[in-house]
Amino acid sequence: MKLQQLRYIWEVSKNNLNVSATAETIYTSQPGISKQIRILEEELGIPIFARNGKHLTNMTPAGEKIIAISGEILMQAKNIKNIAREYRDEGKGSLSIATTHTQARYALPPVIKSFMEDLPDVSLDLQQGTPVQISEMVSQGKVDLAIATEAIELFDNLVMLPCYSWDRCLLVPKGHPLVAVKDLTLSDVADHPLITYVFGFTGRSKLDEAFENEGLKPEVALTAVDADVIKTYVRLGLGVGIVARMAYDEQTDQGLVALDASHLFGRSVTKIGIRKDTFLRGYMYEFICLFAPHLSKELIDEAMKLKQRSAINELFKDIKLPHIN
Amino acid sequence: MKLQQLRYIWEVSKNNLNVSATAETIYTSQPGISKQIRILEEELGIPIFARNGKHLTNMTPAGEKIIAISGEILMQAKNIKNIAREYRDEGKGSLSIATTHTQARYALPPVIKSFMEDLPDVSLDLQQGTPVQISEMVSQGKVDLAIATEAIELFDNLVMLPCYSWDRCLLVPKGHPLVAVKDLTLSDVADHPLITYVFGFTGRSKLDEAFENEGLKPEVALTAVDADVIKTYVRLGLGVGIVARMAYDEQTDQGLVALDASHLFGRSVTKIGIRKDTFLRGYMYEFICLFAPHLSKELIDEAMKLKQRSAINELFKDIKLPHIN
DNA sequence: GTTCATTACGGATTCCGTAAGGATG
DNA sequence: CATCCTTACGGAATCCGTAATGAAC
Repeated sequence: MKLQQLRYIWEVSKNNLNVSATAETIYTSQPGISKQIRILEEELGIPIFARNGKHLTNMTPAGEKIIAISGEILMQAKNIKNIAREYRDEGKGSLSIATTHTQARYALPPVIKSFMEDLPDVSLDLQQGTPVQISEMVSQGKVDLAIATEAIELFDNLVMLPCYSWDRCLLVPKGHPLVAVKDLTLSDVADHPLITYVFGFTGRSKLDEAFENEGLKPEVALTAVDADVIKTYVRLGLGVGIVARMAYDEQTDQGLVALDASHLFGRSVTKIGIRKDTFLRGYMYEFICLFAPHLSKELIDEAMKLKQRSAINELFKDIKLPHIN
Repeated sequence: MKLQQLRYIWEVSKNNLNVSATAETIYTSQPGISKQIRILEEELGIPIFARNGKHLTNMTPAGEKIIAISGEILMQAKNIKNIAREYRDEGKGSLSIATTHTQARYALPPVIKSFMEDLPDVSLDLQQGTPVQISEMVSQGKVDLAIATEAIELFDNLVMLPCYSWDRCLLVPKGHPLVAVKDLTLSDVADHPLITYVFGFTGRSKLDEAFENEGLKPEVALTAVDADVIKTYVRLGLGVGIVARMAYDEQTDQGLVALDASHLFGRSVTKIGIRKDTFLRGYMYEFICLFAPHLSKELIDEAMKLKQRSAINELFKDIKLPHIN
């Protein structure tokens, strides 16, 4: 049994059981992969993949388990390399972060700026995607950290570190009737067409919840993944925008008015997601602490050690999160 | 990075950093190991072992971490093989158990008898040792299961499954003055020299505790690892034996009298210890269930999943253990 | 007929053993 | 000087690429 072989079956399973495609993505030859898989199956004495003639159609039950374990082994092998790198050239390395547009555009810039000043030898790699995509990336070990408000909890090999809470605001063009309304209620809002994040995005769930609780079914005119896009359509008068408060900037968004909506929708909490079995490089702790200062190395280590979601929640229950406005 | 290399550094670390000795135990050449270790260190860019001239004197800090992870990887590789074997030839295989003399001699025989009848194609391998040795063996993956009353809790990569509780009895030769004593107390016992298990053995801790709680310091005339040895010396009149009740058999121990001591010392609980990251073959579940019928496959799986000792204790707190007399 | 996996084969590399060399205590 | 690790070297095995073959859709 070779690490290569485990890597091959793992990669093939992540590529829809298509060996040719796998060969391309990992820059090797297709027969090479086929061969090694066969050798491994030979050695173990069982098929890992079910074949229909020459096509791989499925994983065998044993194969599924074996591939799952292979994933863990590969992660640990990666950790060994990371440990070596950590001791070899402390402070150098790379940090890949998957996050949503809102975080990348509004929450992260100051953090990344000071991180790059503090640790000029760490190269940063910012990936963007939907919360589910992001969580999947970190769950599969393709990136080091996920930063998102939604979906991290769906993957149970991830540790979830709460970072900060935030509120929503309504965005309307200047002179919009809602500007004059005092003591805004949800039903006031529901009278207008809405423009907001697509489902499964940046706290969208809290929003749906709030309307549903009051039995309101507002018309959602348009959804987008991106606060800047939402603003554009609000400016065109197509509806009332609902975005994170931090996405509004008085300077740059001069045609728009932001109306506080913190009392209408529950607070959302943005979290960092990390695979439980990751070895964290020194600068990763630094990044996390820059982003969420209450997350000390000790606290993070403790959370990483706890394997159960409930225990992690317990750990954080007494910690006061920063609130961003 | 090769699995071989990880195995080599792991084995060397388990052999007092002696490469030559390691080579012997794993049936390969010493230069081969040296070479591969060097290649690995080269690849990682850091030394794993600290050397004084040509001798390995220590692990580097990075090396320690890397070796620890290697151990996990090797275990998982083993699990892959076990999964394959499980699917290839269900019901065949081998089961290695490390246990103490008391278990092997008195508790296990009926279990092993019916196990061998049920699963004739599984070969059994019974190792014997002190509780600490036993726990270490299973902790290092040298055996599948440990069965012991003591020491399993010292290794935190082990899951501990409570199996049954038992009491002690006093063994005295026929006609011994203690036979006539009604309502035996600890201080009655402490008046005589004692013969019992060596420290760290089969519930010895409960015994020490009990005397200490009453401020008694009995003379321990002789300690042994083995109830049969203890009986022999009791027969010679050298003292009062304190052994597990199950070690006394009216038929075979005719020269001896067993006096119930369950009210003098707390009950002890014998447990099975398993490495948390073990893949359990089907017949292993069967064995465990034969030994401790309340341990169903589901219950075992749940316990194996829980990573924290406290959560496991919680799981078993409401389960009534069988009591053996 | 296109896509996809297997088989065949050859060159480069790697692995692992024996034998000799050099450091340590 | 006995123990122990490293270096040197050669044969065997492995790995991986290209090219050809054949099955599936």
